[in-house]
Amino acid sequence: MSGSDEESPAETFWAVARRLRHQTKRALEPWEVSPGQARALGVLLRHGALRPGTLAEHLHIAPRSATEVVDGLQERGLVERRPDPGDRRATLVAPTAEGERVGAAIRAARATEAERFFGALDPGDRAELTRILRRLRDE
Amino acid sequence: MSGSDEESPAETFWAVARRLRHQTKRALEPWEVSPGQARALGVLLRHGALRPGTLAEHLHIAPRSATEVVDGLQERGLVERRPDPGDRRATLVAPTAEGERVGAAIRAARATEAERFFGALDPGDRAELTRILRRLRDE
DNA sequence: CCTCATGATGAGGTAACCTCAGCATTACCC
DNA sequence: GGGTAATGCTGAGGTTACCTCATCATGAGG
Repeated sequence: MSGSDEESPAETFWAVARRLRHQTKRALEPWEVSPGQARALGVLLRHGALRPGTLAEHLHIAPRSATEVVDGLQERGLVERRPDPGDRRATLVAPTAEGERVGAAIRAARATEAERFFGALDPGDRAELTRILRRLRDE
Repeated sequence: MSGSDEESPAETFWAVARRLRHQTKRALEPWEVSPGQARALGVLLRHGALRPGTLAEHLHIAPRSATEVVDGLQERGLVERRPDPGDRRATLVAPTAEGERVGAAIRAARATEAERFFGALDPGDRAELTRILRRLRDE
């Protein structure tokens, strides 16, 4: 039983998404961070300290939801909140040393997993895929 | 502000997924069915009446969750439950006439939307994409 | 027939989002 | 420079789409 309900290109796309999502989740398990938290940590590592609201923009979620993601990361000691020196209403969220360490490890693990996942393709197909996906994204 | 946090092919993939998901959701709005319900209805149209448990397998969700999806569809009058003649423990879930009608309309709308979405690609790229995605899916 | 497996579902939980209201602070305008 | 509006964060509470576990009816095998 089970198997391959397929019809449109979209169906195939979603089947791949499913596989990729599960693999990513598994890759994250050693650190006990959710995919959303990992994404947020990645943004913080790339941009440095950010306000929750700005972080929300980067993650395409509501500002209130960023508060929750930050709560989770803070509980695990991966980020800290400190007052924004330029605006006393605001808070800056910055990775801790541990956050930097874990974030880097996660980035490496994700790269490895993505390599494994997309490694099923020969380099030509892989470049094709990236090119075509970029076009769909930027359409 | 805002914009394009990109790094790996996976990131690009997810950005496309995001766009496609939103578009699909919008395409479904006229019928007030959730994406999950639409998927279930599609399976039922393709396979005919199924037990909730079997439906769950097709959708890759827990059997208990299929019950809920069926509840939702039944409330909207799109499917009905009837006893399985071969096993009195079991229930068969079948599309109603309305379900058939709506399911067909949804399928058509999705095809149109997918056409619009993937139509940004020329036919060659499109075939390439399908071929490569199939490979990733079946890996 | 007695035990164990199976099918559906009630009860209750979780994760990741959301909106809305409230509080503090800042910015604007006359 | 004082009143009003906008901004930034977060508490409260809701939604959605899943999940597990327990229960109850039925079925199947010894």
